[in-house]
Amino acid sequence: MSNANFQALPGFRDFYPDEFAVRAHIVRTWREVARRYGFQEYDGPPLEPLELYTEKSGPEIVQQLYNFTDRGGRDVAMRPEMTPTLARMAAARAGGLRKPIKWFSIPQLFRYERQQRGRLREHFQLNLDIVGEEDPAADAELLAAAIDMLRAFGLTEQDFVARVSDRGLLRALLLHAGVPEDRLILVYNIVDKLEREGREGVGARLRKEAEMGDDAVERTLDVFRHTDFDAVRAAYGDTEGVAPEIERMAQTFGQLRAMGLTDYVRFDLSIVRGLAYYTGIVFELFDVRGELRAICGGGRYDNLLAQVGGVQLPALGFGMGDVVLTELLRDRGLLPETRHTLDWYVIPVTPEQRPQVLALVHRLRDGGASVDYALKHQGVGKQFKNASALGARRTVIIGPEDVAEGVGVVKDMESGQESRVPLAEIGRP
RNA sequence: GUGGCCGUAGCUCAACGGUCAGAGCGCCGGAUUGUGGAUCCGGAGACACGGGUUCGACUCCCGUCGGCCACCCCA
Repeated sequence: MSNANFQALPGFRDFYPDEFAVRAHIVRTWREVARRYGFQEYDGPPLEPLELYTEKSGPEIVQQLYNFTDRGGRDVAMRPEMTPTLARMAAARAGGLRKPIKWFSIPQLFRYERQQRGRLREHFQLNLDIVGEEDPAADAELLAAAIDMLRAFGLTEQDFVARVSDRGLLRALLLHAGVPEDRLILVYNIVDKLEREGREGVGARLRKEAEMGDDAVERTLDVFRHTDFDAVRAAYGDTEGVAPEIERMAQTFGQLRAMGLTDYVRFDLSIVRGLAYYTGIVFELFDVRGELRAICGGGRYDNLLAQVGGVQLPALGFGMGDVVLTELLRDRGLLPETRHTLDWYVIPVTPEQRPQVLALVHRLRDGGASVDYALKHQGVGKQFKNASALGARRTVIIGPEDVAEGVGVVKDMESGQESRVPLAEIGRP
């Protein structure tokens, strides 16, 4: 506080032990669910060639890159997302990897943007991807994994919902509505704002920015009038070009129903997502109260491996950041108590017993126990206070008489029970 | 990058244009040289930084930095 020059950079976090414990809990839970789903962990470089992002991800990401030119004259960027790295890695060894490839990673990602609640310049993000499977079963599997990630923290359908759309279906519907093919991306980005700007605002922008006629604008807005999948199916199920996309989504939803996850899923065509490379299903997980930013987002990107690595492999995945998730868990009281504990705390009565204390401490540690003791000599009362504060389950007191007899006084800190135990037997079952 | 609000100990808060800026929790020490959680006593610790107005600024003004919110955008 006295020296303002040495704060963490804006948007970057210090993790003090209590905060690190929260992060560790989140990462541990992510790994556990990934394991249940049979995914393997990988990682890549935190610094990548700038070009890996400039072409593939769209302007949204490129505007906010942490990038610079290195001493070798290379344009580089700290990774803002993991998917291009994954695409490169998977493509490079595509021939030798058993499909489907089910991988996950927990990279630290960076973005240069003004920080706000839930949005920093750095975060840890679970990335979970399936490469090499185009069947809608993979879509359902991925979405189920995203949902179960949150369920594993104790969140329920009362807390969050997955809003699901599909770029392929949306594309077919928009083409049918009269949107020119070369303006699809533009229209995606405009209708993405439906919730915020309303039908009027979006309609005006479609006319102005996408230069669409009144008729096409009306038909485009009509697409989003349907709020549930069955209604869309009823309206467009027989439309040429649209029907196969609807059939595909129906399969995905059917499988989610079989998994018992229907309550967590809501069809919502207005979910578009900014990234340019999505080609099929796209989804975002939101807190039900709508107080926070998206907790998780992902989708299918069947052309990215071809673009990045020259290998035509379908793929899909999602990202889930630690920042919004931590806020949500804190709001719902789902962060666990993070209390430090020790198996043993060993107490010399006078400095003369330190050799015996050190020998015992080290032997217990060798056996795998967590053990601590006072690094400088303190009164016994003081040492007990510390043992208590550090969460020691048991203490061993060693005084002059004890050394003479080769014993220590083992005390159970919870019950207060004490017993004299030969030093060589302390810690033995 | 633009705009608005905000900035007092590690944390949560208080005070005032005029003695030495207070409290609780936490931290350190002691009561306690063979026994913890409790209690009591003591201690360290802050006006974000810089400048201006004023006899006097934590208070008013400006700038910088930082935080929150909105825009932008979204992991």
